[in-house]
Amino acid sequence: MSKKKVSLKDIAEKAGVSTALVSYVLNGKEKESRVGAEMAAKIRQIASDLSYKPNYLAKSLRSGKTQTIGLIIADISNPFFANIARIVEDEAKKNDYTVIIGSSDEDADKSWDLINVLLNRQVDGFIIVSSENTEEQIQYLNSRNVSFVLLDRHFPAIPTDYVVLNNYHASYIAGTHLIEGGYRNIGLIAYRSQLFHMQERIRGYVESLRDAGITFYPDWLTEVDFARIEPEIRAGIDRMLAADQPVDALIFSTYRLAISGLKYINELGLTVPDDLAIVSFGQAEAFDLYYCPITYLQQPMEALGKTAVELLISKLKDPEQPPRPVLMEATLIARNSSKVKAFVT
Amino acid sequence: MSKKKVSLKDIAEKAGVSTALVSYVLNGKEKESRVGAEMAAKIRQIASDLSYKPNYLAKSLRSGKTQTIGLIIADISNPFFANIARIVEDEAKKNDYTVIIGSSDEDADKSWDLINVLLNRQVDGFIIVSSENTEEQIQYLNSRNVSFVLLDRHFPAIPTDYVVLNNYHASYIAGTHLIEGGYRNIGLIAYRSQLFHMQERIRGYVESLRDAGITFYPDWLTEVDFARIEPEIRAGIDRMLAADQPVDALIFSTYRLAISGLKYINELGLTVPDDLAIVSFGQAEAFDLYYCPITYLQQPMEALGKTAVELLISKLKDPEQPPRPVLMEATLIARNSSKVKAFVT
DNA sequence: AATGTAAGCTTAATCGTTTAAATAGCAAAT
DNA sequence: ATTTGCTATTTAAACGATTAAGCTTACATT
Repeated sequence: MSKKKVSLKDIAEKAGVSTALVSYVLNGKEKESRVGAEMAAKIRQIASDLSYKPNYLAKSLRSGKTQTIGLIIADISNPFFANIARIVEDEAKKNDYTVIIGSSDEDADKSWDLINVLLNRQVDGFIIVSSENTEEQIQYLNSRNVSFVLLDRHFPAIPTDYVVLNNYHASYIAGTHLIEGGYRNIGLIAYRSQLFHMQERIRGYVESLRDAGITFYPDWLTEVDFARIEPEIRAGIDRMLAADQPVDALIFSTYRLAISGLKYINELGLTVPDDLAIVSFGQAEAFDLYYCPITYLQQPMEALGKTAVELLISKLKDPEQPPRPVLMEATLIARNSSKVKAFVT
Repeated sequence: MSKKKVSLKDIAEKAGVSTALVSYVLNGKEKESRVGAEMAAKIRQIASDLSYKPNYLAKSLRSGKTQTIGLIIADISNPFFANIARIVEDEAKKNDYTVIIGSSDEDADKSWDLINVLLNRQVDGFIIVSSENTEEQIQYLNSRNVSFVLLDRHFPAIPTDYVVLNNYHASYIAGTHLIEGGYRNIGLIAYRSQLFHMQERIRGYVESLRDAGITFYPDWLTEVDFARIEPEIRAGIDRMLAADQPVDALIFSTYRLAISGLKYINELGLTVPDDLAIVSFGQAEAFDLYYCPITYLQQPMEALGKTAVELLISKLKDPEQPPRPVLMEATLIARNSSKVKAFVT
């Protein structure tokens, strides 16, 4: 690739000393290793003349540390994860870590693959947005004493470090907000998933209804398969609207679902919020640009990403410390899509 | 990190042979190296029993190849780049390469940093979305014989491999499309940048006007600073609307600019396309969801990303081959935001 | 019996670092 | 004259792999 790589040896030869000395100097260990002042200066000079760049492979092989974090997310082309990835990247760089990102597509097999590839590449630790049915992967990492932090999702049965949203509460807030706006028949569109965060989003919604004394009709809940979003959302919305108690408001439990759902609602010629009020998880430019700005649950993205990196780095420094779980709160940003219901008089 | 790493040595000891033999077998070189059949089987068995995973650091140090590509983009949290990143990731994985992504924020210094960090980590090559004033970085890579492919943007003065859009033509198509729709006073919002792709977008627009016999008024062109998008777009749109020849149509030269611009157009209470027709580069969910779906220039994302990876890998195999430039065409997706002008009768 | 040769393994160098331990040189103390 | 104590530097092993070259056998050929 490059014409000639400059190594410690080249510097050592030019200075007429051993590579050890060069290593000491360039690592700022001249004091501890009692390197002569003028020799240190000479070495430094030569290093800069040759514009020496240390080979991280060799460093890492020797030290057992690569200063690399593996970040496993569902899909980098999803704005939510792209946002998180950027924050993680920046925070990692501040701490002299490099990030390798892998997209699992919510698929347990792909997730295994990624973990193995990254382990072979000797990443120091992981930040993982877990997919369904990946508990054994987490257990495996635990059993091998690999450091990792779960992000956005976690498994309540497995004690780990994690940084996630208080999904129950966020969903509860969304439901309550709509109820206070005068909506009574509120639907939820979620993923069909055993993942805890999704279950919590459903639970929060259901309990918000119950606490308001509203009977929950099963028709109001649509669970959509990851792989068949479009058709299942259409079917779900059709069903919700045709129910005995047709919905007058809809909560989308993720940004992707909201985008798909809104497209269909447009097609149907429904007006937001008069025909259907909307609240969604996640934030997106599309929400701002929609003819009726969408009310959404704002997640503390910066804090989520930063905290994940912090926890991981702290774990890498001291792998024996007990797992630290972190729960963060969402903020409801109220817009016109959920404005107080205009009753027909 | 892990309890105990399994190395070639461990397998060798367990099998009572040298590490060389193990290496030969596990790399499928048993034939060339005349390894005994039963011994090969035994070694393979032990390797799988211990679930041996090769250490890529050691491999790479020895071979001088890391099977790693550095991808430098402006910002992973920008959907355009996130999309590209995903395609590059997948295509690279197919070829047993891992990608390390870095965001330069369109900043030459950050770009230098990234290049150095990634070079130190011994990436085999780069795919780069160049920022302004980074010609010297490209020259540097060339002078060091580092393999790379430029993506989305290139420097016409420097012969390199690159994969970019035919920006001139795309912009020309956009202008022509509006003109054919009956719009005469067409504005363009672009970045204030010397980057060739941006200059080409401006040139295509200007020439589409000229070829249609329309006089171009400088007030119709707004160039916006990367760092001050919001205020400059607002000022620009104000100026365009207040010009002697107020614009009746607007071309946005990137997705980001379109999002910002549309927000302001909403604020102003203007109606698309009656008050202002719109065509934008890039694609986005927001464009579909807008009350009046936005006409856009669709870029061949898959082809762009895939080709970049292909060119790079081919270059890595044979670094001596001459640079291959690739130009791709955009497709105009016509929607309501640019529908044939309704003349007031 | 001497020689050739092929099969089956081992040895050892190498990639570029780090770092504990050894050594050399010299001055001061015994 | 020997020991002690410094300072300044070297030696060499180690990290985990790859691979050219060398070494034993056993067996076939002359």
